Amino acid sequence: MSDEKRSADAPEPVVATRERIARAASRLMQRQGYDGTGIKQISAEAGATLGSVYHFFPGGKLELALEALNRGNREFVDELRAVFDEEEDPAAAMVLLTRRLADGLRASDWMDGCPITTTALGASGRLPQIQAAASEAFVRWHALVFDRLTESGVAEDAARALAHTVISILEGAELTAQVTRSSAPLEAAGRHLARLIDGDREAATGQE
Amino acid sequence: MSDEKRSADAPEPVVATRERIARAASRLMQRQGYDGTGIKQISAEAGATLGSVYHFFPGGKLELALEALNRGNREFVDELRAVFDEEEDPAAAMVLLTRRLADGLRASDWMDGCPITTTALGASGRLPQIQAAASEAFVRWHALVFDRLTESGVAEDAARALAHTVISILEGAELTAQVTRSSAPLEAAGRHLARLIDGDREAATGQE
DNA sequence: TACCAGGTAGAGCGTTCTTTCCAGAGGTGG
DNA sequence: CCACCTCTGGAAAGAACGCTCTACCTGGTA
Repeated sequence: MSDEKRSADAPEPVVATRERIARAASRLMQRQGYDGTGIKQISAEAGATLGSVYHFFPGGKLELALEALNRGNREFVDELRAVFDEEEDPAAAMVLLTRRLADGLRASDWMDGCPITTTALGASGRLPQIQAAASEAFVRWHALVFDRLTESGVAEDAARALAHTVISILEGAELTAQVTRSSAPLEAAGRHLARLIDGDREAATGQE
Repeated sequence: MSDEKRSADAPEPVVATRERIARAASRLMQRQGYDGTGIKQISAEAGATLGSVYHFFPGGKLELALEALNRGNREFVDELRAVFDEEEDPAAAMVLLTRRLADGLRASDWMDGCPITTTALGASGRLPQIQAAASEAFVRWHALVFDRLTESGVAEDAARALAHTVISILEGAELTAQVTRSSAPLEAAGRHLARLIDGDREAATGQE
């Protein structure tokens, strides 16, 4: 709503302060979780001062975390949509996606896993709003996968269950890959996911 | 190395202090992660004093966390072995296991997920010893599943990849179930896991 | 010139954190 | 009866935490 004011004569902050703070919060919480990330650390990483942080996020740490979760949510939605756009076959899309996740993980030296999981796991037991935001993200991803599966011919009941497994296996494989510092889990996940999807598509077309 | 001293005449502490501290650390870190769990909280939960904690765990919080991870590791190894003992068919064993995980999760009001993941995720980036211990656990579980799969007729190459996916899907489904507070991901995981395993067993016996 | 709102700057409050330290309780062997 | 050792109890140090607060800068408007 206020992004177009520094039009030409004051381009100093290449990216606005609020945006820098939100990005730093997202990255830091993705890596260290809610409790492991301090607000001073966020402000330092963002190149902003404490005053700026509380100016833009008066809700404090909780608001920062919710913003980080929303960003992580959108981030993965975009990634999911991208592979579905590039590969019409959902099985092939999953193979592509797992390869991209593996590349991203390795590129960050196994630091950047799922942008939701780390923040959600440690705090969702104590902070219901964080649990709610994380749950919302998973439900959203599930719906996205479910839609794509039914579009490609999987029966609704099968697609609902299969979409759960798609999300579970992606989450689990990324987690396992990150902790063991190996891309093998993600590679296996891609192949097995493709097999499951192809199986349910054949079953649906076969019984029509 | 010094565990057999209280042989018979000093059974006063129904459960020894060191054991109570270790259990409290495990449970708390499983739920809240490394940074979310304080040593004072552990000592209070264990009914021990700070002095006792540092007496038994002079390595401080890190040593407590490593002990918690080792316990979590053994815990899941036992659970895995139990279902493999009860169900000869590995596919059936996975269905049984996912049901048990779902029951345990619901019974704890979605608090007690994987005893490794929460502790590992937030801290493995900063504390290499935690990353190593968590990685060791995952590798151990993979080996256990791999052995059972090859025993039941799956070819080695397929078993290696499939064992990765077994661990990934179990981790991911438990995580997703915990965050969304629904056992649906675990139920779907059990069925799909069984399908994948049966597929690889048929493939192996078919090509012999 | 005067004013004002949006944003920046950081000192400092009260609390909590991990860790260290030492004084004692309780049982055991000489 | 004393020396000894394991374990308990808790005070306190030193640092870090989330958050509040006031002062200041800056660009636009009247």
